[in-house]
Amino acid sequence: MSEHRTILHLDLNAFFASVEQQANPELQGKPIAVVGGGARTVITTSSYEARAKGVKTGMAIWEGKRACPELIIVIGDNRKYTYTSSRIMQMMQDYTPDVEVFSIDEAWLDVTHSLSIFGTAERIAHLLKARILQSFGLKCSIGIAPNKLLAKLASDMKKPDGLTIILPEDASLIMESLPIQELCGIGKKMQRHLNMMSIYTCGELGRCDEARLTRKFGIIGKRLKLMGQGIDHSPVVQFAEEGDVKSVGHSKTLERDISDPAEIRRFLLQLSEMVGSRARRYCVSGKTIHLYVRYADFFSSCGKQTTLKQYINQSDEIYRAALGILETVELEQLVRLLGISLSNLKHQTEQLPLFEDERKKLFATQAMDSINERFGRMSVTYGTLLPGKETAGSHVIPPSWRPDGIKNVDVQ
DNA sequence: TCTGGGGTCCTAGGACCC
DNA sequence: TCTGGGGTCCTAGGACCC
Repeated sequence: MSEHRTILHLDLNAFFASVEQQANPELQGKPIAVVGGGARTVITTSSYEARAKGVKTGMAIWEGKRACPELIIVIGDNRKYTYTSSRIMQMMQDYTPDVEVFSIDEAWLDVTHSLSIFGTAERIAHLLKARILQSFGLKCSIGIAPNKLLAKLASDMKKPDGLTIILPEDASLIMESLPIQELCGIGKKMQRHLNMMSIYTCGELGRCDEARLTRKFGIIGKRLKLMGQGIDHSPVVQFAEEGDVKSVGHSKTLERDISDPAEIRRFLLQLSEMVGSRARRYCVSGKTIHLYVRYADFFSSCGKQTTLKQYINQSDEIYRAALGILETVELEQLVRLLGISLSNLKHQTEQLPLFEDERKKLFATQAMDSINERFGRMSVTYGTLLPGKETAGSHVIPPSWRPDGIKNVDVQ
Protein backbone atom coordinates (compact mmCIF):
# COMPACT_ATOMS: atom_id res chain seq x y z
CA MET A 1 0.00 0.00 0.00
CA SER A 2 1.22 3.42 -0.94
CA GLU A 3 2.40 5.69 1.81
CA HIS A 4 0.83 8.75 0.20
CA ARG A 5 -2.82 9.45 -0.27
CA THR A 6 -4.10 11.42 -3.22
CA ILE A 7 -6.98 13.69 -2.28
CA LEU A 8 -8.99 15.90 -4.58
CA HIS A 9 -11.06 18.87 -3.41
CA LEU A 10 -13.75 20.19 -5.72
CA ASP A 11 -15.41 23.58 -5.29
CA LEU A 12 -18.26 24.60 -7.59
CA ASN A 13 -17.55 28.22 -8.51
CA ALA A 14 -20.17 30.78 -7.46
CA PHE A 15 -22.54 27.84 -7.36
CA PHE A 16 -25.98 29.38 -6.79
CA ALA A 17 -25.27 32.30 -9.12
CA SER A 18 -23.89 30.02 -11.84
CA VAL A 19 -26.92 27.74 -11.63
CA GLU A 20 -29.17 30.78 -12.09
CA GLN A 21 -27.14 32.02 -15.03
CA GLN A 22 -27.42 28.61 -16.65
CA ALA A 23 -31.17 28.49 -16.09
CA ASN A 24 -31.67 31.94 -17.55
CA PRO A 25 -29.42 32.91 -20.50
CA GLU A 26 -30.32 36.57 -20.00
CA LEU A 27 -28.30 36.51 -16.80
CA GLN A 28 -25.16 35.14 -18.42
CA GLY A 29 -22.18 37.44 -18.39
CA LYS A 30 -23.97 39.83 -16.04
CA PRO A 31 -23.43 40.79 -12.42
CA ILE A 32 -26.06 38.94 -10.40
CA ALA A 33 -26.59 38.28 -6.72
CA VAL A 34 -28.63 35.43 -5.23
CA VAL A 35 -30.56 36.41 -2.12
CA GLY A 36 -33.25 35.04 0.19
CA GLY A 37 -36.83 36.25 0.08
CA GLY A 38 -37.17 38.34 3.22
CA ALA A 39 -36.86 42.08 3.65
CA ARG A 40 -33.64 41.73 5.62
CA THR A 41 -31.96 39.20 3.40
CA VAL A 42 -28.29 39.28 2.45
CA ILE A 43 -26.37 38.19 -0.62
CA THR A 44 -25.71 34.45 -0.46
CA THR A 45 -23.66 34.19 -3.65
CA SER A 46 -22.78 36.52 -6.47
CA SER A 47 -21.52 35.94 -10.00
CA TYR A 48 -17.89 36.66 -10.86
CA GLU A 49 -19.06 39.68 -12.85
CA ALA A 50 -20.53 41.07 -9.63
CA ARG A 51 -17.51 40.15 -7.52
CA ALA A 52 -15.31 42.09 -9.91
CA LYS A 53 -17.28 45.19 -8.90
CA GLY A 54 -16.81 44.53 -5.21
CA VAL A 55 -20.01 42.63 -4.40
CA LYS A 56 -19.41 40.20 -1.54
CA THR A 57 -21.28 37.41 0.22
CA GLY A 58 -23.05 38.69 3.32
CA MET A 59 -23.75 42.17 1.98
CA ALA A 60 -27.25 43.56 2.24
CA ILE A 61 -28.89 44.18 -1.13
CA TRP A 62 -28.41 47.94 -0.89
CA GLU A 63 -24.71 47.46 -0.18
CA GLY A 64 -24.36 45.25 -3.23
CA LYS A 65 -26.19 47.84 -5.34
CA ARG A 66 -23.97 50.56 -4.01
CA ALA A 67 -20.89 48.63 -5.11
CA CYS A 68 -22.47 47.68 -8.42
CA PRO A 69 -25.56 49.70 -9.49
CA GLU A 70 -26.40 47.36 -12.38
CA LEU A 71 -26.48 44.35 -10.02
CA ILE A 72 -29.34 41.96 -10.84
CA ILE A 73 -31.04 40.50 -7.77
CA VAL A 74 -32.26 36.92 -8.05
CA ILE A 75 -34.26 35.22 -5.31
CA GLY A 76 -32.77 31.80 -4.77
CA ASP A 77 -34.51 28.55 -5.66
CA ASN A 78 -33.46 25.72 -3.35
CA ARG A 79 -34.74 22.93 -5.50
CA LYS A 80 -32.50 23.86 -8.40
CA TYR A 81 -29.42 23.85 -6.17
CA THR A 82 -30.14 20.67 -4.26
CA TYR A 83 -31.00 18.80 -7.44
CA THR A 84 -27.88 19.96 -9.29
CA SER A 85 -25.64 19.36 -6.29
CA SER A 86 -26.96 15.85 -5.75
CA ARG A 87 -26.38 14.96 -9.40
CA ILE A 88 -22.82 16.27 -9.31
CA MET A 89 -22.00 14.53 -6.03
CA GLN A 90 -23.33 11.36 -7.57
CA MET A 91 -21.13 11.88 -10.62
CA MET A 92 -18.10 11.98 -8.35
CA GLN A 93 -18.89 8.47 -7.19
CA ASP A 94 -17.96 7.21 -10.65
CA TYR A 95 -14.33 7.90 -9.76
CA THR A 96 -14.17 6.69 -6.17
CA PRO A 97 -16.62 5.62 -3.47
CA ASP A 98 -14.67 7.77 -1.03
CA VAL A 99 -16.51 11.06 -1.49
CA GLU A 100 -16.99 13.39 1.47
CA VAL A 101 -19.62 16.06 0.96
CA PHE A 102 -18.46 19.18 2.81
CA SER A 103 -21.28 21.50 1.76
CA ILE A 104 -23.71 21.96 -1.08
CA ASP A 105 -20.89 23.07 -3.38
CA GLU A 106 -17.77 21.36 -2.03
CA ALA A 107 -16.51 17.81 -1.68
CA TRP A 108 -13.35 15.81 -1.16
CA LEU A 109 -12.54 12.67 -3.11
CA ASP A 110 -9.92 10.17 -1.97
CA VAL A 111 -8.74 8.84 -5.33
CA THR A 112 -5.72 6.93 -3.98
CA HIS A 113 -7.15 3.60 -5.04
CA SER A 114 -8.61 4.86 -8.31
CA LEU A 115 -5.30 5.77 -9.88
CA SER A 116 -4.73 2.25 -11.22
CA ILE A 117 -7.96 2.62 -13.22
CA PHE A 118 -7.84 6.25 -14.31
CA GLY A 119 -4.10 6.88 -14.45
CA THR A 120 -3.53 10.15 -12.63
CA ALA A 121 -5.49 12.40 -10.30
CA GLU A 122 -5.02 15.16 -12.83
CA ARG A 123 -6.85 13.07 -15.42
CA ILE A 124 -9.73 12.44 -12.98
CA ALA A 125 -9.90 16.18 -12.35
CA HIS A 126 -10.08 16.92 -16.08
CA LEU A 127 -12.76 14.27 -16.60
CA LEU A 128 -14.86 15.67 -13.76
CA LYS A 129 -14.50 19.26 -14.92
CA ALA A 130 -15.48 18.33 -18.45
CA ARG A 131 -18.52 16.34 -17.37
CA ILE A 132 -19.76 19.00 -14.95
CA LEU A 133 -19.37 21.66 -17.63
CA GLN A 134 -21.07 19.55 -20.27
CA SER A 135 -23.96 18.34 -18.14
CA PHE A 136 -24.67 21.49 -16.14
CA GLY A 137 -22.72 24.31 -17.76
CA LEU A 138 -20.92 24.82 -14.45
CA LYS A 139 -17.28 25.53 -13.75
CA CYS A 140 -15.39 24.27 -10.75
CA SER A 141 -12.00 24.61 -9.12
CA ILE A 142 -10.14 21.47 -8.16
CA GLY A 143 -7.18 21.01 -5.84
CA ILE A 144 -5.07 17.87 -5.74
CA ALA A 145 -2.84 17.19 -2.75
CA PRO A 146 -1.73 14.48 -0.30
CA ASN A 147 -4.38 15.43 2.28
CA LYS A 148 -7.68 17.27 2.76
CA LEU A 149 -6.17 20.42 4.25
CA LEU A 150 -3.81 20.95 1.31
CA ALA A 151 -6.37 19.87 -1.29
CA LYS A 152 -8.78 22.53 -0.05
CA LEU A 153 -5.99 25.07 0.02
CA ALA A 154 -5.09 24.12 -3.56
CA SER A 155 -8.64 24.44 -4.88
CA ASP A 156 -8.79 27.95 -3.39
CA MET A 157 -5.65 29.04 -5.22
CA LYS A 158 -7.20 29.44 -8.64
CA LYS A 159 -10.80 30.48 -9.16
CA PRO A 160 -12.80 30.16 -11.25
CA ASP A 161 -12.15 27.03 -13.28
CA GLY A 162 -8.83 26.22 -11.64
CA LEU A 163 -6.78 23.07 -11.30
CA THR A 164 -3.98 23.25 -8.77
CA ILE A 165 -1.70 20.45 -7.67
CA ILE A 166 0.33 20.47 -4.49
CA LEU A 167 2.91 17.70 -4.62
CA PRO A 168 3.99 16.21 -1.27
CA GLU A 169 7.56 17.39 -1.83
CA ASP A 170 6.46 20.97 -2.51
CA ALA A 171 4.20 21.31 0.54
CA SER A 172 6.74 22.70 2.99
CA LEU A 173 7.91 25.40 0.60
CA ILE A 174 4.32 26.52 -0.02
CA MET A 175 3.52 26.53 3.69
CA GLU A 176 6.61 28.53 4.61
CA SER A 177 5.26 31.92 3.57
CA LEU A 178 1.52 31.14 3.51
CA PRO A 179 -0.52 33.40 5.86
CA ILE A 180 -2.16 31.29 8.57
CA GLN A 181 -5.64 32.63 7.85
CA GLU A 182 -5.57 30.89 4.46
CA LEU A 183 -6.00 27.54 6.22
CA CYS A 184 -9.48 26.08 6.63
CA GLY A 185 -10.01 26.05 10.39
CA ILE A 186 -8.22 29.30 11.26
CA GLY A 187 -10.76 32.07 11.53
CA LYS A 188 -10.53 35.70 12.57
CA LYS A 189 -10.21 35.09 16.32
CA MET A 190 -7.64 32.36 15.96
CA GLN A 191 -5.67 34.53 13.56
CA ARG A 192 -5.67 37.36 16.08
CA HIS A 193 -4.48 35.10 18.90
CA LEU A 194 -1.72 33.62 16.77
CA ASN A 195 -0.68 37.05 15.49
CA MET A 196 -0.36 38.20 19.10
CA MET A 197 2.08 35.33 19.56
CA SER A 198 4.01 36.72 16.55
CA ILE A 199 2.86 33.88 14.36
CA TYR A 200 1.83 35.07 10.91
CA THR A 201 2.80 32.33 8.48
CA CYS A 202 2.21 28.61 8.40
CA GLY A 203 5.98 28.18 8.48
CA GLU A 204 6.10 30.00 11.82
CA LEU A 205 3.12 28.02 13.11
CA GLY A 206 4.70 24.72 12.10
CA ARG A 207 7.92 25.57 13.95
CA CYS A 208 6.18 26.87 17.07
CA ASP A 209 6.80 25.00 20.30
CA GLU A 210 3.93 22.56 20.72
CA ALA A 211 3.74 23.10 24.48
CA ARG A 212 3.30 26.83 23.91
CA LEU A 213 0.40 26.22 21.54
CA THR A 214 -1.18 23.67 23.88
CA ARG A 215 -0.95 26.03 26.85
CA LYS A 216 -2.77 28.68 24.86
CA PHE A 217 -5.28 26.61 22.88
CA GLY A 218 -5.66 23.33 24.74
CA ILE A 219 -6.02 20.12 22.83
CA ILE A 220 -6.11 21.77 19.43
CA GLY A 221 -2.58 23.08 19.94
CA LYS A 222 -1.05 19.91 18.56
CA ARG A 223 -3.33 19.99 15.54
CA LEU A 224 -2.49 23.64 14.89
CA LYS A 225 1.22 22.83 14.70
CA LEU A 226 0.55 20.01 12.26
CA MET A 227 -1.67 22.30 10.18
CA GLY A 228 1.19 24.77 9.97
CA GLN A 229 3.34 21.96 8.61
CA GLY A 230 0.70 21.07 6.05
CA ILE A 231 0.03 17.74 7.77
CA ASP A 232 -3.52 16.43 8.06
CA HIS A 233 -4.32 12.79 8.73
CA SER A 234 -8.11 13.17 8.77
CA PRO A 235 -9.75 10.65 6.46
CA VAL A 236 -12.22 11.34 3.69
CA VAL A 237 -15.46 10.16 5.27
CA GLN A 238 -18.09 8.73 2.96
CA PHE A 239 -21.58 10.02 3.29
CA ALA A 240 -22.88 6.64 4.43
CA GLU A 241 -20.30 6.47 7.22
CA GLU A 242 -20.92 9.93 8.53
CA GLY A 243 -22.31 10.01 12.01
CA ASP A 244 -25.94 10.71 12.64
CA VAL A 245 -27.18 14.26 12.59
CA LYS A 246 -26.66 15.90 15.99
CA SER A 247 -29.20 18.71 15.93
CA VAL A 248 -32.04 20.07 13.85
CA GLY A 249 -32.79 23.75 14.02
CA HIS A 250 -34.29 26.73 12.28
CA SER A 251 -34.00 30.43 12.91
CA LYS A 252 -35.55 33.44 11.26
CA THR A 253 -34.73 37.09 11.21
CA LEU A 254 -38.06 38.87 11.40
CA GLU A 255 -39.14 41.32 8.76
CA ARG A 256 -39.14 43.97 11.50
CA ASP A 257 -38.22 43.98 15.16
CA ILE A 258 -41.10 42.94 17.37
CA SER A 259 -42.08 42.76 21.02
CA ASP A 260 -45.73 41.67 20.89
CA PRO A 261 -45.90 38.34 22.78
CA ALA A 262 -48.62 36.99 20.48
CA GLU A 263 -46.48 37.71 17.45
CA ILE A 264 -43.46 36.10 19.07
CA ARG A 265 -45.51 33.01 19.87
CA ARG A 266 -46.73 32.82 16.30
CA PHE A 267 -43.15 32.77 15.00
CA LEU A 268 -42.21 30.16 17.56
CA LEU A 269 -45.06 27.99 16.34
CA GLN A 270 -43.85 28.33 12.78
CA LEU A 271 -40.28 27.49 13.77
CA SER A 272 -41.49 24.53 15.84
CA GLU A 273 -43.33 23.20 12.83
CA MET A 274 -40.25 23.58 10.63
CA VAL A 275 -38.02 21.84 13.17
CA GLY A 276 -40.57 19.14 13.91
CA SER A 277 -41.30 18.27 10.30
CA ARG A 278 -37.62 17.98 9.49
CA ALA A 279 -36.91 15.89 12.59
CA ARG A 280 -39.73 13.56 11.61
CA ARG A 281 -38.42 13.34 8.07
CA TYR A 282 -35.01 12.35 9.48
CA CYS A 283 -36.77 9.89 11.80
CA VAL A 284 -35.16 11.44 14.87
CA SER A 285 -36.54 12.81 18.08
CA GLY A 286 -34.72 14.83 20.69
CA LYS A 287 -35.03 15.80 24.30
CA THR A 288 -33.16 19.10 24.40
CA ILE A 289 -34.85 22.21 23.04
CA HIS A 290 -32.85 25.35 22.55
CA LEU A 291 -34.40 28.79 22.15
CA TYR A 292 -32.34 31.57 20.67
CA VAL A 293 -33.22 35.27 20.66
CA ARG A 294 -31.24 37.99 18.94
CA TYR A 295 -32.14 41.52 19.92
CA ALA A 296 -32.69 44.62 17.82
CA ASP A 297 -29.16 45.93 18.31
CA PHE A 298 -27.90 42.82 16.47
CA PHE A 299 -25.05 42.18 18.90
CA SER A 300 -26.83 41.14 22.05
CA SER A 301 -28.60 37.84 22.20
CA CYS A 302 -29.80 35.24 24.61
CA GLY A 303 -29.85 31.46 24.30
CA LYS A 304 -31.57 29.09 26.69
CA GLN A 305 -32.08 25.37 26.58
CA THR A 306 -34.03 22.82 28.46
CA THR A 307 -33.78 19.07 28.59
CA LEU A 308 -36.94 17.03 28.91
CA LYS A 309 -37.41 13.60 30.41
CA GLN A 310 -38.77 12.20 27.15
CA TYR A 311 -37.79 12.43 23.48
CA ILE A 312 -40.08 14.47 21.26
CA ASN A 313 -40.47 15.42 17.59
CA GLN A 314 -44.06 16.58 17.34
CA SER A 315 -44.35 20.24 16.42
CA ASP A 316 -46.77 21.06 19.21
CA GLU A 317 -44.53 19.43 21.81
CA ILE A 318 -41.55 21.42 20.55
CA TYR A 319 -43.69 24.54 20.60
CA ARG A 320 -44.76 23.93 24.20
CA ALA A 321 -41.18 23.41 25.30
CA ALA A 322 -40.07 26.58 23.50
CA LEU A 323 -42.88 28.54 25.12
CA GLY A 324 -41.81 27.20 28.49
CA ILE A 325 -38.31 28.56 27.93
CA LEU A 326 -39.65 31.87 26.64
CA GLU A 327 -41.55 32.36 29.89
CA THR A 328 -38.27 32.29 31.81
CA VAL A 329 -36.67 34.91 29.58
CA GLU A 330 -36.93 38.59 30.36
CA LEU A 331 -36.78 40.21 26.93
CA GLU A 332 -34.34 43.11 27.08
CA GLN A 333 -35.08 44.77 23.76
CA LEU A 334 -37.19 44.36 20.66
CA VAL A 335 -36.62 40.95 19.08
CA ARG A 336 -34.79 40.72 15.77
CA LEU A 337 -34.37 36.96 15.33
CA LEU A 338 -35.87 33.84 16.85
CA GLY A 339 -34.46 30.34 16.59
CA ILE A 340 -35.36 26.90 17.85
CA SER A 341 -33.23 23.79 17.66
CA LEU A 342 -33.69 20.23 18.81
CA SER A 343 -30.68 18.24 19.98
CA ASN A 344 -29.78 15.27 22.15
CA LEU A 345 -31.23 13.22 19.31
CA LYS A 346 -31.98 9.55 18.98
CA HIS A 347 -33.24 7.56 16.07
CA GLN A 348 -36.94 6.98 16.11
CA THR A 349 -38.08 3.39 16.22
CA GLU A 350 -40.98 2.63 13.94
CA GLN A 351 -43.66 1.83 16.43
CA LEU A 352 -47.29 2.81 16.48
CA PRO A 353 -48.61 4.45 19.63
CA LEU A 354 -50.75 2.30 21.85
CA PHE A 355 -53.72 4.62 22.09
CA GLU A 356 -56.22 5.44 19.38
CA ASP A 357 -56.08 9.23 19.70
CA GLU A 358 -52.27 9.22 19.59
CA ARG A 359 -52.37 7.05 16.47
CA LYS A 360 -54.76 9.48 14.82
CA LYS A 361 -52.52 12.37 15.69
CA LEU A 362 -49.51 10.55 14.23
CA PHE A 363 -51.34 9.77 10.98
CA ALA A 364 -52.51 13.36 10.66
CA THR A 365 -48.94 14.57 11.16
CA GLN A 366 -47.63 12.16 8.55
CA ALA A 367 -50.23 13.29 6.04
CA MET A 368 -49.28 16.91 6.66
CA ASP A 369 -45.59 16.15 6.26
CA SER A 370 -46.07 14.35 2.98
CA ILE A 371 -48.16 17.17 1.53
CA ASN A 372 -45.58 19.70 2.60
CA GLU A 373 -42.89 17.63 0.96
CA ARG A 374 -44.78 17.38 -2.31
CA PHE A 375 -46.01 20.92 -2.61
CA GLY A 376 -43.48 22.87 -0.67
CA ARG A 377 -43.13 23.83 2.91
CA MET A 378 -46.11 25.45 4.65
CA SER A 379 -48.70 24.38 2.07
CA VAL A 380 -50.61 22.84 4.92
CA THR A 381 -49.97 24.01 8.42
CA TYR A 382 -51.51 25.18 11.62
CA GLY A 383 -54.36 27.67 11.29
CA THR A 384 -52.67 30.40 13.31
CA LEU A 385 -49.87 30.59 10.77
CA LEU A 386 -52.11 31.32 7.81
CA PRO A 387 -52.95 34.99 8.32
CA GLY A 388 -50.13 37.49 8.05
CA LYS A 389 -47.74 37.55 5.18
CA GLU A 390 -44.63 37.94 7.28
CA THR A 391 -44.55 34.26 8.17
CA ALA A 392 -44.31 33.33 4.49
CA GLY A 393 -41.38 34.31 2.31
CA SER A 394 -38.89 32.03 0.66
CA HIS A 395 -35.58 31.34 2.17
CA VAL A 396 -32.37 30.38 0.46
CA ILE A 397 -30.87 27.11 1.43
CA PRO A 398 -27.64 27.67 3.32
CA PRO A 399 -24.42 26.47 1.72
CA SER A 400 -24.01 24.08 4.63
CA TRP A 401 -26.84 22.01 3.25
CA ARG A 402 -26.03 18.36 2.62
CA PRO A 403 -27.85 16.12 0.18
CA ASP A 404 -30.39 13.85 1.84
CA GLY A 405 -28.70 10.55 1.06
CA ILE A 406 -26.80 10.58 -2.19
CA LYS A 407 -27.86 7.02 -2.84
CA ASN A 408 -31.50 8.01 -2.85
CA VAL A 409 -31.30 10.66 -5.52
CA ASP A 410 -33.85 9.73 -8.12
CA VAL A 411 -32.37 9.92 -11.58
CA GLN A 412 -35.01 10.29 -14.24
C1' DT B 1 -31.02 51.24 5.12
C1' DC B 2 -27.19 48.19 7.92
C1' DT B 3 -25.63 43.04 8.65
C1' DG B 4 -29.07 35.27 6.70
C1' DG B 5 -29.29 30.60 8.13
C1' DG B 6 -27.70 25.84 8.96
C1' DG B 7 -24.56 23.20 11.32
C1' DT B 8 -20.23 21.06 14.39
C1' DC B 9 -17.04 21.05 18.07
C1' DC B 10 -14.98 22.77 22.37
C1' DT B 11 -14.82 24.76 27.16
C1' DA B 12 -16.11 25.89 31.78
C1' DG B 13 -18.80 25.48 35.68
C1' DG B 14 -22.45 23.28 38.39
C1' DA B 15 -25.50 19.34 39.95
C1' DC B 16 -25.67 14.84 41.25
C1' DC B 17 -24.35 10.04 42.07
C1' DC B 18 -21.19 6.54 43.61
C1' DT C 1 -18.65 14.24 60.78
C1' DC C 2 -15.23 15.40 57.43
C1' DT C 3 -12.59 14.57 53.37
C1' DG C 4 -11.35 13.49 48.26
C1' DG C 5 -12.26 12.05 43.57
C1' DG C 6 -14.30 10.16 39.24
C1' DG C 7 -17.98 10.04 35.97
C1' DT C 8 -22.00 11.80 33.69
C1' DC C 9 -25.28 15.04 32.45
C1' DC C 10 -26.67 19.65 31.98
C1' DT C 11 -26.42 24.80 30.67
C1' DA C 12 -24.31 28.74 28.50
C1' DG C 13 -21.38 30.62 25.34
C1' DG C 14 -17.83 30.96 21.75
C1' DA C 15 -15.23 29.73 17.45
C1' DC C 16 -15.38 27.87 13.17
C1' DC C 17 -17.23 26.31 8.55
C1' DC C 18 -20.18 27.00 4.19
